[in-house]
Amino acid sequence: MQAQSRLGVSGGGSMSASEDEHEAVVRELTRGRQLTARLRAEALRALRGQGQAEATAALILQEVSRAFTVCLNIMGSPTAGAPPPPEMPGLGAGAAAPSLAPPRRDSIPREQKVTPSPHYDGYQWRKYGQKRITKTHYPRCYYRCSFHRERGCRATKQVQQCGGGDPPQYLVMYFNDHTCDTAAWEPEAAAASAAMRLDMSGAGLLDERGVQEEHERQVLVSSLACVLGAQQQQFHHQSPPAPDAAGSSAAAAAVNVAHQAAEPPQRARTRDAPAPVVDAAAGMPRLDVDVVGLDVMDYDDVPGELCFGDSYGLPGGGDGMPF
DNA sequence: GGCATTTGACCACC
DNA sequence: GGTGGTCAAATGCC
Repeated sequence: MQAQSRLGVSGGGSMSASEDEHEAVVRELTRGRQLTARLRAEALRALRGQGQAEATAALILQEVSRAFTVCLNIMGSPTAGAPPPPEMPGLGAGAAAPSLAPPRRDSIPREQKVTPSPHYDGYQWRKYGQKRITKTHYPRCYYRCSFHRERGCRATKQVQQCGGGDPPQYLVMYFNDHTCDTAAWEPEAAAASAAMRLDMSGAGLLDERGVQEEHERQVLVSSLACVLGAQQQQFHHQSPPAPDAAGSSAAAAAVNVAHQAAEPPQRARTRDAPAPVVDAAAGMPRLDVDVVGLDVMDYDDVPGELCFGDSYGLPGGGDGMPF
């Protein structure tokens, strides 16, 4: 029961593939709307009293939420008009999972998502196995961080195609945290970092859920920062900003926070994990990457618009990253 | 030759 | 015993 609700699997295995995909899409849309609501709350709290930035964030996020609701209506979801469901405990960016077997005790993903570009997440992975999973159409691929040996990084991920659509959707599940994610990595630093995390957990400062909530909060802030950053860029193109413009400073601050929170470490380019695209003109990374479940796309061609649609196979997106 | 991927085997969990 | 996760030898690519 717990496994079914946690992984979003219907009982009995009698559901057809198309129904399963439909359910997965509805679930993703519902979660998108739910995350948007949370992002809106965070944004309004962070930008309280900051005039134009606050109004802009509220307007954009309201439109995003409305778009999710419209899509849910189109999909015929019974929950389209209902408020978002409460968050599943112990799960990050939730998504449908095609696996029908109950999960093992030690196989609880710290995060999972559905994306058409499962490899482009800013980290460098090395495949170490592939397995056919019973009652599923597609095999599951197992990846671990390329720095597993070199730095003892325990991060792993599993990728499984969960829909044969165009583009195909992949369920990506992440396990363990990266301990290699410092630009100038040193074993002592990693050990100290791990020790500090243990310390904080032991002292009750950051329990597991607290860490996750903080992580999700950073994701929300980074998404907001990307939106505001794009808005700010567009604003700059149209008219030079006033030096004391509250919106500009708020956006800049948010962008700074986001870059600290969301920017992946610099790594060597590989086939699986290309280096982050950098907009030379702006001197800032162009985030084609869906950062932990929220897709924020390249705004250059559609300034001021949100491009959440791509990861969900909706019109208006396209990251051009073939699998 | 070095590195990443593939794939069958092994092992642990349920 | 069935299933899923990992290991490690074999293979392929650059």
